[in-house]
Amino acid sequence: MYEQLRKNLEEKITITDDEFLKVVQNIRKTTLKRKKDLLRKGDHCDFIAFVNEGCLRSYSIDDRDSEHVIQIALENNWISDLRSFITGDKAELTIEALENTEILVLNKSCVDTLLQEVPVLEKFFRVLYGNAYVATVDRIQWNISYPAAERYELLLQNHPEYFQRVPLIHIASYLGMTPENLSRIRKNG
Amino acid sequence: MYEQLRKNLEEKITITDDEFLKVVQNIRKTTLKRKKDLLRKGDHCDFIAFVNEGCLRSYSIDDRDSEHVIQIALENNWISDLRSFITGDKAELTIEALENTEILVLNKSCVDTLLQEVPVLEKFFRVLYGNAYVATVDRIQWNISYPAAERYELLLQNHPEYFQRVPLIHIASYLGMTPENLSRIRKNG
DNA sequence: TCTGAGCCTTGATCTAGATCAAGTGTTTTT
DNA sequence: AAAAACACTTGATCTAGATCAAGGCTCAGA
Repeated sequence: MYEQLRKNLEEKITITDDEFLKVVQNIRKTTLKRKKDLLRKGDHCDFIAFVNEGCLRSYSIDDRDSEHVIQIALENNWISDLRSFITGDKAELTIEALENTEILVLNKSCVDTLLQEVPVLEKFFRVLYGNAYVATVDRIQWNISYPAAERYELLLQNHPEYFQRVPLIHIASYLGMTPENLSRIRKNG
Repeated sequence: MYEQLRKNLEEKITITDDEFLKVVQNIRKTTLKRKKDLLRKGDHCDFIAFVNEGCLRSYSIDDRDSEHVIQIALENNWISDLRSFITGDKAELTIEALENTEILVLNKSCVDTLLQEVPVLEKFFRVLYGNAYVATVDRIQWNISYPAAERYELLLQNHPEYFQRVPLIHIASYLGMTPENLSRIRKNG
């Protein structure tokens, strides 16, 4: 049940059984049906969620009502509107399940408690934030540095699993292009 | 001399005279002539720098040798290749002075020492990282959500001071467009 | 005080990718 | 099992912004 979470934590920190138990006690397991929202734009995002099984996407909606996929999260990944979680501002993002999904939800208030009880989690969060920052910078870099076809190739190499599970329409959005363009790139490439 | 730094710290944390003295003891003041580099792509970025006076830009260089301005830092701001600083990887960015500039440099090893001696700085760094993350996410958001002319208007509102001090060629790059396009937008707007 | 490099503008042309439109196949829902 | 909604493709057209080219201005350095 919680082995996957433990493995995920242990990729970043060393944690004892006792400490892990405290984490588990502060976590809430939830399931979400396909197409249901975990978070809606305008809510306050007071959690981060670990994907046990299934798949979600987060996306923003611009002035012209068009969606932009920000993150795709398969199992063993964390998803949140980290901006809202950090600043306490209203969420800019909506998070939607793309499959029937099981997640472990860690609330902000629980995080605060946990940081007192299990100080080693400070490092975990620092690393989590650091990774989020680096991922975001990388994305800016390759968005400005590569044309559409190369961005597609890079994603195909780094995340072939997306193409098995996620509709191309969302992958296109994640890559910052229209579905039509992605379709043509795939045909020609 | 160090009042500006102290003010900057106190925007985020509360710090005693003693603690601030320790910070100052771990800092190195440096000056940089216009057009000189503070960091070059390929170096390891083992510092963050506070701008006392002057102006710098950080930029990346892509496969086609074209530059992309990532950050513009006037006085009272921090600049670094935070990615390299966090991960220890080689710097992707080059940091160049746009004017004769005075900076206060905080080395990674000094940061480690300081975090032991002045624990309240943990919060300062968490906030610094958090802000960097949020700024980066914002930039992705408005790059994908707004056309060139609106991005220009937003920057003009939020940072009119850039237009007084920074060549338009660099502002255009920061906005993700060519100088020609920026010139035309300014003419028509 | 001169000079050359860098900065800014304007015009002409080109192109990657968007948009619009339609048709087909495939899941989901009823 | 039928209907509806969704996903994907292909073609035709359009456009924001890039690229190429050239001229004038300004300001730092000799």
